[in-house]
Amino acid sequence: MPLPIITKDTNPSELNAVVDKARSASNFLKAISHEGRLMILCHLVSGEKSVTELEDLISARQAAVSQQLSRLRLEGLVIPRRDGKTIYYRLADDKPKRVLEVVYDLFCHDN
Amino acid sequence: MPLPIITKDTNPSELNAVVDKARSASNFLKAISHEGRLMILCHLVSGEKSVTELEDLISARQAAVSQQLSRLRLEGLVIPRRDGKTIYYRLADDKPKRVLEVVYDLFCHDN
DNA sequence: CCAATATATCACATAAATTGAATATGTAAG
DNA sequence: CTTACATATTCAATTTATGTGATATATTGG
Repeated sequence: MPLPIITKDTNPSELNAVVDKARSASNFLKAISHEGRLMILCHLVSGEKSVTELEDLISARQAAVSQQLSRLRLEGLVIPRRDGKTIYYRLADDKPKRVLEVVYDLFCHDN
Repeated sequence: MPLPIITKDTNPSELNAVVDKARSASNFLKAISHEGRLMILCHLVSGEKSVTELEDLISARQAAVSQQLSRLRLEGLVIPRRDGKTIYYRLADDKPKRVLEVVYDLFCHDN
């Protein structure tokens, strides 16, 4: 059952902890709720991709993709790796994957 | 593994289907990524609540809570039930719950 | 060093989301 | 019908997010 139950006599520090967690979760969800960023993350589930590859995969311009990756990077969701001129991105941990699995199950199953 | 792999020779109708699903998922995630709405949904997991109860639970004003509920209602995430003067809201299905469970696990476990 | 390629950043314009105050609606009680 | 209470809606102001074009940085090859 998600999140502790909050009542009138939940003490302040406990309440702050809950609000902080809600804010973190909210930021994370905002980061992945953008259509382009969501697609990028989905593509990264199957392995790292270069920026150019992602541009093609989601049919968006270089600057847009770079900014979307920038946001995901700042949010700690992806990690860049340079190899020569190209930069490859991969998922930083399984947080996005865990959520994407559920979302995929809810929105993409059959039909 | 989330989402079908898209390549240069994915046919147009298949591609549209994927983009549509991504848009749905994106809208859903946007709806739940707002801090106030996230808290509301969390509280509804444990059962239906009146608007006034929610106002107290998340310490927000009447108009704000009502607007947040309105958004969730339009997005199909919650369902209102009138009983006299008060209106009780409950989760429309287990979509939000499914996602919240993962988010709770990722952001609220221990510490 | 110079040109070419890959990526990042910036500044701006626009669009979308959010808030707050005021007002409206629906319901029960008298 | 009138009042009080619970909730919803509206509108303007503000904030935040996003895409675009131009420009900057880093790397490789010649």
